Amino acid sequence: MDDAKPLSISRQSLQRMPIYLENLKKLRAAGKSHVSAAFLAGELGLHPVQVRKDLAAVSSVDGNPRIGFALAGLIEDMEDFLGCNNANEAVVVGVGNLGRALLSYKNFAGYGLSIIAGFDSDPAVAGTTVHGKEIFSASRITELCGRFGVHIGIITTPASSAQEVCDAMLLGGIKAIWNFAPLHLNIPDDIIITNENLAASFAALSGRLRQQRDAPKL
Amino acid sequence: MDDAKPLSISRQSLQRMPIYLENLKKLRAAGKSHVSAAFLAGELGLHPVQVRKDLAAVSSVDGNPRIGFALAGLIEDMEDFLGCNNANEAVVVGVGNLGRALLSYKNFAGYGLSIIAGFDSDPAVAGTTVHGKEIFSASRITELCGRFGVHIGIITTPASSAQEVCDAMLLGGIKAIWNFAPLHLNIPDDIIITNENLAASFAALSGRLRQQRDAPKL
DNA sequence: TAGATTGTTAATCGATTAACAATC
DNA sequence: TAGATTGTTAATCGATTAACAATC
Repeated sequence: MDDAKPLSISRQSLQRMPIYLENLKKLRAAGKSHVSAAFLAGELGLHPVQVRKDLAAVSSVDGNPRIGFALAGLIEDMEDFLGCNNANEAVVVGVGNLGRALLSYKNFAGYGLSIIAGFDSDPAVAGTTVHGKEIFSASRITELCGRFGVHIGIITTPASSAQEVCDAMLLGGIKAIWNFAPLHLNIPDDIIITNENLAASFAALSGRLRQQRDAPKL
Repeated sequence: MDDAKPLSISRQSLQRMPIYLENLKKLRAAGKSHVSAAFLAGELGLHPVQVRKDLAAVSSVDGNPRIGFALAGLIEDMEDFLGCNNANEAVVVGVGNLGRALLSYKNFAGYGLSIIAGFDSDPAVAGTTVHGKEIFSASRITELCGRFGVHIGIITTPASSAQEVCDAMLLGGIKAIWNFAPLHLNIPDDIIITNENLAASFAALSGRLRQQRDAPKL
């Protein structure tokens, strides 16, 4: 009766978890054995109570008044929580600069994440390898997603072909999509999606800068 | 007295603006002259009232009951709002795959955004050009940011050098940072920052997938 | 006119923060 | 013990959604 965890965790919390994990590992590497929520909060510029709540949501043991959380256990719990030991695999469609960047990105491994293959419609690209991973023809998306048994698909194609790619992925059994193409994809309700519109992020940042500059004062 | 706009707009709204803009342009290209908030909402999977509020926040004229908003005016207002005509310039430090991807990204232009130069500490990279843009030695960040008069800096270096790069940028007059390095940067309060942790996003997506799968049912 | 669509005011929802008693 | 740190309950805050009167 003491493993009763909240059934679901807020999206924002989830987003923060990998960041905690990274920091926890860094502390462990520095030889620490315990960490307090307050310390972590200071390190990351977050609110202490927020950190405490987040940690409590994943930790299998209670924190220790006076000394905080045992690092080792906390790291293990968080890795379990994030499924770091589950070898979460994905494929990426669209092997342009961005697709290449993702295929070569080293930080994924630390979370048990890996992109196992790529697809591209350009016959000059299909058949090559990037960072040791094979690139297949885009016509084989459905077939190979099914065969590989992957459930996460990454879309880094131009907007014009993204919906088509997405449909092919879904047919192949993809359940979660990380979409970098700047458009709204039509998908069934039970498919999970994260949209990563780089131009929109950039524009929003520049908009905030303007807003601050134009503000009378603070 | 009819240009009284809310002084500030929510971060989330701001994030949506570029998406509206993109869609509005598409509608214009399709020959439409007016659009209703309800239609846009349907198109983008958002709540109609939310869209209405967002549009009202930037539109200089009221929407028209019965027919909606005039596309032309709305596009113009939104471009003004986002500063699309202001040629917002940025530099990127770290010309690896990701830096290259951003330097070559075509969608920025539509929002008046451009990355005008890159920096890299690798002497083999400094001195080259990417997508027609010069890459300079990382030792010249402070000097050239100042000389170019740019206010937005993009960090795509490894985490280990990101803080150093950030400091150099701030000295060079950078006011807003788009950070892709997976770490928490220490910056003064008046500097605007957007953190774009790719591994964290990926991990969070995979976490949501797990959570859905593990859920008893819905 | 009738009906679609608007803008606005109030209610809801969800996440963050504050307050505080409990504990090593 | 005293004090740092915890977990929990209540207050705040901000964004989204609902309700509805106003308008072309």
